[in-house]
Amino acid sequence: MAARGLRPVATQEAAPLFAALGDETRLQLLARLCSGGPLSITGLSRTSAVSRQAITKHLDVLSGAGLVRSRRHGRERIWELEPARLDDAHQYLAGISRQWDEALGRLKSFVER
Amino acid sequence: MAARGLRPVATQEAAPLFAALGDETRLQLLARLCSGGPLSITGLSRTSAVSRQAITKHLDVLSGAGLVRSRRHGRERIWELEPARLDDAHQYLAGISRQWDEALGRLKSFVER
DNA sequence: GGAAGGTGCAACCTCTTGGTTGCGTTTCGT
DNA sequence: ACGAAACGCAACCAAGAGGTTGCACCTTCC
Repeated sequence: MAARGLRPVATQEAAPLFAALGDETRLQLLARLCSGGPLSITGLSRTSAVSRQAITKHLDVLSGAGLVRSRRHGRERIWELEPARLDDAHQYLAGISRQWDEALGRLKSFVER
Repeated sequence: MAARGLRPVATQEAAPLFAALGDETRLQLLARLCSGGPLSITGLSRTSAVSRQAITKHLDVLSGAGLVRSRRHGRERIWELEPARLDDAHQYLAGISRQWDEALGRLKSFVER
């Protein structure tokens, strides 16, 4: 439980979050987990161009950022999305956008005076 | 003008966008440009721990992702925020979140039947 | 029990990244 | 005109990221 509620996300924890999102293969993994539901490693690497071990590494990165979670099921490891962290990144960007709009508003009212 | 309106942002162009956001120094630069308004390179590097050239590289990365823009003003180069790209990243995350909620909704209604 | 499927682990390689230093060039101020 | 400020460019370096191959280990299924 790294972040919850309405507490603003700090840049210190937002950076590794965005870094985990900053790879096309990982974004495709997220998209696949998102639309297709939980999947095993082999299931995820079946549609990908890179090897199974590369997929494992990417999943570890996503897991380290708290974006996905895994559980064992027999000889398979099933991965699924962790939507709370997506919201964290979401809120961080929203915070910057809001701050920028406020800055523009202040500038505008300053010019008008 | 890489993205505008309500067109969904593709993973192919979202990845380098998030990659540019995935560094703490760059996030701090954005935050400073956001709250403090347009600033020169030296002005930005004054509060940072790393060298001016490192700041220049980071600004180039942000510029390459379309997140900031610069203009010459005498012997200075002034950098300012480009809020449209922030919205792109914002909308991409919103799209994933929405898709995930829909998937959960489908799963729920399937289980209940 | 034995073969096949699904993972985990480790070594290795290459290219990128973030950072530095050094130096040359343009512009401002006096 | 001349020193100082702001910047651009290039070389260089260490560390990390992304990828691969090879092999061992545990389940599952017949």
